[in-house]
Amino acid sequence: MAAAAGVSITTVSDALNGKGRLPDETRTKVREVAERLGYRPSAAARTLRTGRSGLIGLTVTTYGQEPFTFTEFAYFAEMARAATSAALNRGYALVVLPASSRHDVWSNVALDGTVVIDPSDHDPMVADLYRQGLPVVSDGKPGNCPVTAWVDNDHHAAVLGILEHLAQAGARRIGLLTGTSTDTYTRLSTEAYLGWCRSVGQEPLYEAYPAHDPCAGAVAADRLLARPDRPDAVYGLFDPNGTDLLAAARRYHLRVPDDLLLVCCSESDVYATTEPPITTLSLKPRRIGTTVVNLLIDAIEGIAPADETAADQNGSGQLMPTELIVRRSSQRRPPRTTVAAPRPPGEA
Amino acid sequence: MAAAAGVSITTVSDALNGKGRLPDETRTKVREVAERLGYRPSAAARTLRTGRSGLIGLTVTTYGQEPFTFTEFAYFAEMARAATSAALNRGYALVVLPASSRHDVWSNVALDGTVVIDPSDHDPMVADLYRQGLPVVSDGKPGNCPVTAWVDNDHHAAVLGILEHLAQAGARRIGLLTGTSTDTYTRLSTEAYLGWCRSVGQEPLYEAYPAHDPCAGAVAADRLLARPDRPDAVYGLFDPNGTDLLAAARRYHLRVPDDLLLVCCSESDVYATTEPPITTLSLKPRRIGTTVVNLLIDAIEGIAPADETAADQNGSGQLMPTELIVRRSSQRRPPRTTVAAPRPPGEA
DNA sequence: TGGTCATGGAGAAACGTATCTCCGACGCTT
DNA sequence: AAGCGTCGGAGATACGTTTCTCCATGACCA
Repeated sequence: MAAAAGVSITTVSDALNGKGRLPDETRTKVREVAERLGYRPSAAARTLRTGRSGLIGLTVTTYGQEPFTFTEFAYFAEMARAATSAALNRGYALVVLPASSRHDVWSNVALDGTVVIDPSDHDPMVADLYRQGLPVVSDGKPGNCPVTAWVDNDHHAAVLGILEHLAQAGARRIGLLTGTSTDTYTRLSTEAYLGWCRSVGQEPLYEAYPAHDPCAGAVAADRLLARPDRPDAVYGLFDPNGTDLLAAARRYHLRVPDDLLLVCCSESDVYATTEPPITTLSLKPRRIGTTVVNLLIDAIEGIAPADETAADQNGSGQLMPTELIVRRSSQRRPPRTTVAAPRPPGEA
Repeated sequence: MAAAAGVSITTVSDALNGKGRLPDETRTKVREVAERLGYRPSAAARTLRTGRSGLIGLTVTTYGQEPFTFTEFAYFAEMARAATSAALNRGYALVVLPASSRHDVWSNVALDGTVVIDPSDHDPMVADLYRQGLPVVSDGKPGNCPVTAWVDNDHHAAVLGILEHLAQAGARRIGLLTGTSTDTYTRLSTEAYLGWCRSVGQEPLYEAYPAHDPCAGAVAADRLLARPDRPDAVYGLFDPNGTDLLAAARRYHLRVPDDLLLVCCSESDVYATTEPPITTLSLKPRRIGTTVVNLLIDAIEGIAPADETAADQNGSGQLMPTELIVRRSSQRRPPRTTVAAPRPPGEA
């Protein structure tokens, strides 16, 4: 390439990168030759030289061989899409990597930083990454592992909001469908529920199950409604809980919302068309994905976070709001449906 | 690292990669020191030296700033997930890149090959990649651009199958909701429909709209049912067509399936719970994603495809079956629903 | 005793870029 | 005429691997 243009390697590099002191004449000539030859600078060499690959990792704890979990598929898909976009907007590309099997693929990819979704307490992978000096930003407040920064929903406020909403709709005994794992989401949500129960003097009514097992969810939903002290309203922490609870309610001849109020946390729009439509809590994964990636890239590029003078032990955190999408399943007085009244079929 | 272990660089490389002739003793010693130091070989340097990055790109033509289209979101999400898994299973990582803006991110990433979803005719990006000697495998039979290999559904057979299915359910005038773009999927499907119309002597009844515009779809669905020669069955090529057609049918007081049979192509499971549930054609994106990635990696690693001696102009192609998920919307005699008959509520 | 061979490991080149240093040439000032 | 500043660009080095070549050491055999 340098030879073809009749100049030195230095000149080529300077011309293409807009550096050095070169007359525009030389610059354009070099670029023209490069174009003609279809020359592309080697990304690998640049990475080796500069120490920057322009690649960031996205990883999530998994419970199988799939690179992401099923229970949160809609959440993850939206979040990953937003993260990919945000990265591209700033000139980075995003690689999805499995949290397990650290040594296979991870060593083969040069990463400038990593986004970790839902790290577990004392996550060994996060610690490992952090030890290597790589910026790590987590989606979900980290339990006990050091991260550069983190973003999370305000789960406490979200759960309290839902419980208030259900109470106002007439619920007297609100139940919870929760998980057995120790991630932040499950933990904070459950704690908020228990705290609320204490404050209003209701005895807790909940069932916990391993969230990664789709069948266990259906069983737990059934168990919750089969209790002698059956709740008259239920909040389900995981996406499939809505349909599971609806099916269980049908088995016990509970009308929703008349006999049972229902809310679940989900990003899926199927709940807009179920019978009845189910109120859902959206964690706004798009905003989370965008924020997380931007924080990560700020850290990579050495832009100090402006909001805090000194990061605390777990880096600086940021709480994002959630959104409650109220539908019929959580309203005792359903709003008049907008479906048109049946009229006689008109021909053509 | 080499100094810390008291051996040469060569020995370190050999020990870690399992090459060269070294006694197990030396090997384990080097590995132990590496472990203690937290040493990781530089992926950038390895890539530079070997010419392999272990990275493959996944790109899809977009109609906005988002890295993937909305109309096919469920398809894309599933396909991308399968592709990511398949890549990881073979030690590769997958990077999602936008089809537009060739020069920003693309130059910064060292790719071993690329998967292209739905390349357009004479796709300049595909041609560019191919010119650089990078293997390119496309999802969707390429129109006129050179690719290493391609995978596609048998759209012809799929459409014919649906039309037969509808005809057997009693349809006399089958309409089509199609797109205006020139991608293979739209083109082949429409051609199959027109051919079928000719063969059975039905006049074609279709509306075409720009598939990337979600509103245009609803309008086109309405237009199709507003025609004087209104069809008594419709097949919609794109995911949102099902709900759009259902809404339009409601406006014209057409009962589904009694007055109007409905089928659409979709990967979304919302159509299992609509009223009535809608028959869908699944393109089996998971299998496509897996196959595409495996073909690409075969090409990267120089594994010749076994099925064909010499690749034709557009590389070797492979047709994958689709799956018709029959639901109430396309059956005049609906099967008895499997919902359990109501039983009296049993207490606890 | 000299030659051959296997073993264990070191040396050095090359991958392609970015960047620091330096050099020649030219114009200008004193 | 000598010195100085600027412009345009070349040289050289380092980034950290992989891999090819080659060397030293013994052991074994004729």
